[in-house]
Amino acid sequence: MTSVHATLQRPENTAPIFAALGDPWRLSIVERLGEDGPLPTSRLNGPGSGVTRQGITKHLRVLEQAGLVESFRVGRDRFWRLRVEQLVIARRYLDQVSAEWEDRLARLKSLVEG
Amino acid sequence: MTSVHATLQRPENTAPIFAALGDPWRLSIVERLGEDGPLPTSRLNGPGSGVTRQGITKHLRVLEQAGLVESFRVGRDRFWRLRVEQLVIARRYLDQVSAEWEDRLARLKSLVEG
DNA sequence: GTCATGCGCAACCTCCAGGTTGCGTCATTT
DNA sequence: AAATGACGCAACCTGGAGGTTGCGCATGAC
Repeated sequence: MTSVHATLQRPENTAPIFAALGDPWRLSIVERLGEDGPLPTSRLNGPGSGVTRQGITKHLRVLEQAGLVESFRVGRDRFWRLRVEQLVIARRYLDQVSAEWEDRLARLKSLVEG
Repeated sequence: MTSVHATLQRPENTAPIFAALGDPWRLSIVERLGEDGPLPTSRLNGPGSGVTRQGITKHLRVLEQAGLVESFRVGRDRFWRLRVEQLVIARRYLDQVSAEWEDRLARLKSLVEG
């Protein structure tokens, strides 16, 4: 058991994160939160976004459920902040799957080439 | 425009990849394909999986649509192989969002600390 | 005090993702 | 040539995701 392959998360735990990232709007929310730091719900919706405030709120809840964002209230605003830890977990998962496959490819190749 | 932030993909293009990874079964398929190389549909389903062959097939189509797997036929078997390139795109995207946020955090901090 | 803003909650609607069954086809085995 | 195994295609069913509207409640602005 090498250190590289040791801590591969189980799909059941990781899938929800990807699922949450799997919607264009949610992903763009994550992106905006990454660029412009904590933002209130109102500034994440705005006209031209094409979705209602409640629509955005629902998406935010999904992201929150997946642990990708967290919120705090200031006055009548609810601010949303990115939780990078979860992003890192997802990233690491992809890293490991890629690594396994690269390893396997190398092994297969050396098997063929003798 | 630094090299780190230059090539952030648009959410509309990246979201489908995450969406495809967002189902536990599909994710476990990706995982298995990473470990055990190209596999025929039949070996991806098997009893105890709890899903029909057609169920698996549908999932494979979704993954294929997202560019995450590709297939080739050998006799009556259809083999499926992982396409790491797409995994890398997803990984890179997460990298960049994380990086932006870390940057922003640092900037905010230095702003506060003067 | 009054008005406007930003949210939270709940009901509702619609559509498609995820799963199934059934049947036909082609390749393999014996 | 008969039987079996792996697929592809199509129809079908169902729950929940994604979106809306409507209303009530604080908080902040004037």
